[in-house]
Amino acid sequence: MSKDDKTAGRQSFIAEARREQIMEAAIQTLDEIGYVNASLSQIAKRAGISTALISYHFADKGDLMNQLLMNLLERSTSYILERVNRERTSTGKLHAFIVASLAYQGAHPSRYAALVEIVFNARTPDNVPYYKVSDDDEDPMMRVLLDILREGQNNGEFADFHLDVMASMIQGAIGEYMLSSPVTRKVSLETYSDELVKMVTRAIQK
Amino acid sequence: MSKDDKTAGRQSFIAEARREQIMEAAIQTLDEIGYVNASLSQIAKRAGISTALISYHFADKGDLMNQLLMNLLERSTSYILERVNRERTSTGKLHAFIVASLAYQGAHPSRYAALVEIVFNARTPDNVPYYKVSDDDEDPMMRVLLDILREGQNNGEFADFHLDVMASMIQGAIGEYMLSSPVTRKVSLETYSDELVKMVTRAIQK
DNA sequence: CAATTTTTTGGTTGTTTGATCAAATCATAT
DNA sequence: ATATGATTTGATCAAACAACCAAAAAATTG
Repeated sequence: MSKDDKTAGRQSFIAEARREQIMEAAIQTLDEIGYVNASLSQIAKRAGISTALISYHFADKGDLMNQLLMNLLERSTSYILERVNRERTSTGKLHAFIVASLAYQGAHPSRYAALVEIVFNARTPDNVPYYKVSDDDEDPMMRVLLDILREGQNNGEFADFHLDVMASMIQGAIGEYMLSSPVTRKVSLETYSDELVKMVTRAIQK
Repeated sequence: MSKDDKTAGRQSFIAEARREQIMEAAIQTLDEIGYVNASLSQIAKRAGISTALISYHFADKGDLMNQLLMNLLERSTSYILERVNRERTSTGKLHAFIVASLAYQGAHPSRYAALVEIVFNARTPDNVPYYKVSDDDEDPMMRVLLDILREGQNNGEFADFHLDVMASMIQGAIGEYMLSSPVTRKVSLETYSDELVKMVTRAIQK
């Protein structure tokens, strides 16, 4: 109501809606034809708007991809974190992490496809690919996982394995499922999720 | 000596040399500026030749990338398979598989970077990304790994875990190391290799 | 309802792309 | 040395690209 409300959210209502529509169309485009072919006109076509409108709402193509990447990371991170934080034991948290990660990816395959396309294609101005950049800050999932594992070792729930290697193995196993279609075809998400939890449970046991 | 020898190898000597030079330049280009920016002129520049010469030796850009991908897969596969086949026990083969995979990747980071760039960007004519295509035929590493694990279970060396999930976990852990720079920075290849072998040894134990 | 700001479009810009061509060079064999 | 075929180049092509702009349209304000 107050005068400030107009610009309080830093964005007008309609501008924010348009930005989200464009990002949604970008997800669809990346999923369908990949980063290389995902031109502004292809995204605009899927959104039913002109290409210039994308340029109006985003500085350039890289800006659009960056914002979309952040958006995708935030949504998946908050979903997973919410489930993890419901648990009290380290074992419970670890199980929740694995199950939630796989469940979210499985529920939104096109979002995951878009995420992969961006991470493996976008580069910093000095040509460093995103998948090589990640500070701990940029890869919040790995940080969460490491915290769970460390906590479990400190409170005596877990055995004395190598933290980083165990974390990579778990993250790798999660990522591998969505990326590799032979596995996806052979094993259902539920089976994979259950079996991975079993396996990890065994691996962390004292 | 015979008349046939000229064309017996399917390729003239000089043509084969040129093709390898172009593929080597393509590796360097993919590593430096990524698939998106790897135009024919960028590859030609690094090879010190004209772009038309690439078109002369390869049908089109996709052909070049396909042949390079096969070349990269063959080289890494034969290296790893050779080490695996030296071993007689399933445990020995599994260890050799892990150590050789990491060692080869670590010894040829630019080749691995090029492989990743192609796999995550190249698409079939009907826009299916390569990393989703792979039949068992197209992913020989996964087939080898599964065979080792199955054999180990059949001859009683390994416990009774889920084959596909265990294989994904191992493959994921191997792939994760080269892809994630935080881990690469924190843990040396030797340490990672040793710890992963330990961890997997524990996971497959009866 | 008139003035003003935000939003949207169509059209234009200059660049870069992959591919093709005829012509030039090179190697080889006769 | 010359004829033949393989190799290489520079020039050129249309197509696609991201970015830009002036003007139209829509929404918001006074």
